[in-house]
Amino acid sequence: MSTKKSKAGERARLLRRLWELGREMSTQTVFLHQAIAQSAGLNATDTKCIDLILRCDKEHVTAGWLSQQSGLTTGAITHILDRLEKRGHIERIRDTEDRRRVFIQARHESLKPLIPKYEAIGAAYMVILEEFTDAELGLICRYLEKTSEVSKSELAKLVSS
Amino acid sequence: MSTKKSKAGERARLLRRLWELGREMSTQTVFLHQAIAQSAGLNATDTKCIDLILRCDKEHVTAGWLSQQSGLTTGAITHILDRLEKRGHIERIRDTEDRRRVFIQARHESLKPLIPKYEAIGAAYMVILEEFTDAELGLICRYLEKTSEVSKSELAKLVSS
DNA sequence: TCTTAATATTTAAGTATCTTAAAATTGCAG
DNA sequence: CTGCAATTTTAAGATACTTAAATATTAAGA
Repeated sequence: MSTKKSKAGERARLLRRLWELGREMSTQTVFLHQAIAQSAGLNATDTKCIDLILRCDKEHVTAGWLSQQSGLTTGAITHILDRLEKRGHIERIRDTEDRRRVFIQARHESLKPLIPKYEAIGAAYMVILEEFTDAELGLICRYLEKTSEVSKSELAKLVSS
Repeated sequence: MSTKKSKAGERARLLRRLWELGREMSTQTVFLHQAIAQSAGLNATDTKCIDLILRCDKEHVTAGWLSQQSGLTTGAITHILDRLEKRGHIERIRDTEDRRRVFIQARHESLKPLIPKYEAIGAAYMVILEEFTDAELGLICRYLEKTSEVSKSELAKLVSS
């Protein structure tokens, strides 16, 4: 099935290459996103927390949820939210039903100036995709979805331990 | 060519989805690798500098080269190298030909204890690949190679500006 | 109802990490 | 051999994160 029409050695070579590429990608991602954030006057942690807030499909984001998702301590999250609130990027809203909790809301107007930076970088990645067929893009989607799942669960493991 | 056998709307949907996934992946990568590094008693920057040193195909890694590749200042690199040297992970070796320069060498024996942590995480990603054919893996390689190129050049742009 | 335990977030203090700017050392060109 | 350029380190200061304790609120049991 997965090895049809090819030698076992070829598959081993592919797997090694993908291991290498995964390593390379993670390193470049870490450094690149540090640099992007800095060029926007923030740091990687802050921008990625903003991303978590924006992409969250839940009704409301809480500080505790951010802590779990990011793997950072709740103390760190409080500082991050302080910084983001001071700049007007987010708002803290006390939950009226459970007054211990704080809901975080992104202030989209305040985040607008950051968008061009990310659009520019994102566009560079989109150019790559032009050379792939729809079927191939679908495959890449599938690969990334799986990868994302693994990342999520591996982080969850580390956080809980 | 790239749209054969499919509607334009389908392609647009795929591209949007890939945009979303790229965003998601970068965020998860940043947080996950921070957590992995911490679980190994280091930080993301240090571990990723180690990776740069290990993966470098050049004859010799220098502090300046690390600064360029990482987007960090030379001052930061000095501190990082201090930390890594203190733990025995690397060695500084003065270039005898140009005594301003310092070559960095990984001390593999000292890094060995870190390997299992990364192998465990890496193995989780490798499981994903089982369900793809060789041809599909080749495609994913191609995608990652291109993506890696873009990451590299985008970081280089930011560093130089 | 009162008390106690649990949950969610913040605060405080300490550590570490990074940046900027200047210094130290070495190389190179005129 | 003089002065400028290149490479790394140092020093000082700002930022960012962790741990542990504190605060505020909810929930549950007697």
